[in-house]
Amino acid sequence: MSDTHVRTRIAPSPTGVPHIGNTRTALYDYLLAKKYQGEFILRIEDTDQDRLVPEAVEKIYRIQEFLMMKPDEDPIVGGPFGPYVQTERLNLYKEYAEELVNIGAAYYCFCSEERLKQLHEKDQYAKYDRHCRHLSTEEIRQNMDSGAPFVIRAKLPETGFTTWHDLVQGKLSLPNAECDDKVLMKTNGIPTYHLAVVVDDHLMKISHVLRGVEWMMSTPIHLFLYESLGWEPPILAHVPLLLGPDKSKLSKRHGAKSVLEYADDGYLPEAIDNFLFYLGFSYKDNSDLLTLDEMIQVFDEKKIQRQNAIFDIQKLNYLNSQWIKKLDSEDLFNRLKRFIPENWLLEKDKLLSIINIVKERMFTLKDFSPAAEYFFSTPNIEKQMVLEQSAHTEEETKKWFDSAISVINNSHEYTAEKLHEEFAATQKDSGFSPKEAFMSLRVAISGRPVTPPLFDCFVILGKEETLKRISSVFD
RNA sequence: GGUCCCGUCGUCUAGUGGUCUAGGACAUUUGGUUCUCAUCCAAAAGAUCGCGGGUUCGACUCCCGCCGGGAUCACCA
Repeated sequence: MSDTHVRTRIAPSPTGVPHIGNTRTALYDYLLAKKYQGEFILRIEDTDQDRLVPEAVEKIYRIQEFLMMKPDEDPIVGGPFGPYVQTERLNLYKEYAEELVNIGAAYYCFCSEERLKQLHEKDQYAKYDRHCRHLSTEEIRQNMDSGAPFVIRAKLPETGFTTWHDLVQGKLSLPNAECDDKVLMKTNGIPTYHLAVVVDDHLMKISHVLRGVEWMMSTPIHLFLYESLGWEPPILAHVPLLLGPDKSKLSKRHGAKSVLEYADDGYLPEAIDNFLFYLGFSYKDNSDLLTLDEMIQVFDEKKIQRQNAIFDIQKLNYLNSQWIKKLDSEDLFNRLKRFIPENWLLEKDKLLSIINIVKERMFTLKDFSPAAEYFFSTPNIEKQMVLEQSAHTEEETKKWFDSAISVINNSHEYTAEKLHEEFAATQKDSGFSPKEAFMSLRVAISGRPVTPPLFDCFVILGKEETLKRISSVFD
């Protein structure tokens, strides 16, 4: 394998936005190419013009960009084997389809949709009955002359087995009799997937085809085409599926999201890449934070799992929280921009300090805003809540607050460390336990019982604002 | 239904005949640190290795059967 130049591709069809399962396959394609200093290619398979979704192509690009897995060749950047959009390669497919007919590996079929439908009504699992497989040249000519619409079908062997070594699945052997004489070229002159992939993968010099297991059963068709055309087939690897929590195939039904939606939910591309990597692959204890480059180093296509993996959001959450902690505050600041109110951005220094103390409490980027709110707007503080925390009478609590105010006023150095020291001393003589003393103040400045360490909050709020909030409780 | 793939803690997995009374991670629970939460540290609980037969001195590891799950059977990809 080391002597063949590695080129992998993803070939999404723009009939929808690829969901996270498809994206994992893309990750493995990317890693495989990069591991061998090869190219990673993106080809748009838009041969199904009826189901085309206009927005899909744009989103496919955005997913790859977001995950930092930009293709080396694609419709936008181009490349030596373009075009990279199948509907722009129609003449190519036509040429090979005709060649296949000429060499007897494919045939014209004039069966009406009506007839095919009847076949299926009789038996939902019926294969094409090969009605047109043995049409005489005369019959074909007649049909052609009458202008009858036709398709081109593959003339698959009716007996024997197709065997190949699958990089993930191992040795695979499928009976040819199970295969249908699949349509290669549709009536509208557009090829089906089966013809288009084979032609494109060959012309684009794809060395490894890594794709979902849903393609496994139709691989004999593809291999038959390679052989008929006298082409060397690529190395095949069928990677397992991603399952929903109920162990059924991940689909829109269980809210299978696209990567773009996870991005909107505040997940980091690093975390998503990392998560996808561990779903079906194992490295150390499956919890190391790995960059894409590190993944390339440790990735081994032969160790891809064969069993389906269940999508577990808790693992994603863990990885995301770890990545958030790992990023420096400036970096986090930039990523947080789209998740916070615009006016917060005006106070960048303040925001950076808040990020510093809030980041270890976040699972997603979305968690920041609610946790930082009270630094930017005066919270609504109920006296009752403060008293609940202080566990003392209003009078006693007010007295404690007064001494807190004087500690702050008399403090020469308004830092968290210094404040902590001074407050600890004052608290000892106050008759309040540390918890009562600090919790009551916490509620007083934030309106909530859970915040980062009190004195860090004091410092970020600033002396003036802190005093204002504390004294306003008993006004 | 035919064909093919898969089957180790809830989840991701390690494990290729004896080192496995099955290891790690996430999640869960508990304890420690602490002004709360989180972090961090420590610990606990959690898997009759899908089931049943073989082969073998010995099987999670090999073979067979069964069961369960999945994929596929379009002029969709």
